[in-house]
Amino acid sequence: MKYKMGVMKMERMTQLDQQLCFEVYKASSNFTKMYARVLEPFNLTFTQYLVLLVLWEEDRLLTKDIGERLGLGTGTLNPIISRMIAQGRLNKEQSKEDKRAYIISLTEKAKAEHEPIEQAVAEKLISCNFMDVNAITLMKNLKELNAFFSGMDL
Amino acid sequence: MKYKMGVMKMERMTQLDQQLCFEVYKASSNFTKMYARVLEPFNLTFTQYLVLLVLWEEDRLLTKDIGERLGLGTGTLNPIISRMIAQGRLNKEQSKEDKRAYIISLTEKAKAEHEPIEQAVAEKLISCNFMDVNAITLMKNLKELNAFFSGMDL
DNA sequence: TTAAACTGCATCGCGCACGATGTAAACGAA
DNA sequence: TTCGTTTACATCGTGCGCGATGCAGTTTAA
Repeated sequence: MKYKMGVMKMERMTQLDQQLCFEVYKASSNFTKMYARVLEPFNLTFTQYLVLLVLWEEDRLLTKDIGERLGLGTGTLNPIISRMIAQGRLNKEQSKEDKRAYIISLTEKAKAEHEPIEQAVAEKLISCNFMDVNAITLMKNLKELNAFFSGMDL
Repeated sequence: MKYKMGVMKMERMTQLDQQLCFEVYKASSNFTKMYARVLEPFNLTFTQYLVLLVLWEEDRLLTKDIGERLGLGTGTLNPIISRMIAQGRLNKEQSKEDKRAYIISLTEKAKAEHEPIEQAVAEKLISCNFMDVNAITLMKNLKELNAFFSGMDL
């Protein structure tokens, strides 16, 4: 089901996109809030949790790599990493191959937190029947949307 | 298509929700960036644009009403409104019925901007073939998700 | 080889976004 | 009426999120 311009009136499209951008905006804020509550006992923000997700998947990444995977620039990521180092969750060492680059790695503390944190998140989702929403279809459509965005350089 | 706990393994669910929250996060950031570029010539941020959308729909609202419609608290909304007053886009007057409340209204400048701004947004969407994404289904699912969020008080 | 372009990171300033706290006004029950 | 509670805003501190700028290290091309 694709819509070509000319088939849909501009007015109708404008209304749709307004609603869509607003629903996405609210969904994101809702997710952030829900995760914030779950993560608060661990002294973690949502974005810090995203950094951990990336590193739990693959440890010892360059700052640049983390930024690419999360879609964050250095101006955002650097303060986050600094705080997480201060929390004793991350290590930072200069790369020998490229002295400009820094390797970010998990501390033992952060590795040990992996299971408890995932457990807490999962319990939260179960407790509020999160899967009553049609998560599969939603995610499929969101991926399509994000693929679209990544394909435009404007 | 609903999923009951027990049907889906916890591990699988945790993975799904991780991906989902991340896709929503990226979609929101992508929208914000796209709108930021379109709105920049008007000296408007995305959130300020959302405030205008609400007031174009219904002028002369209380701060509280705008906050409810956007899901924003006073700590977020107040600075935004202040900036928009400084920009000459909004007026603020004390309500006579309730001296605690303030009525926010559009200036003539902000009213006059309605058409040009919508035009700019629409042109952008057309120019990048935005409607190639399955926007209708996506929005339907997002509304379902947001309704779910609004129904839980945790 | 050396100058120019590029890359990875640090820093800054602005604008949200949110919870916490404070204040004045309105309201409700005793 | 009066006092406690609730409500509408204001203010503050923290943490993103982003573009812009600066710099050191790397790569490239002449």
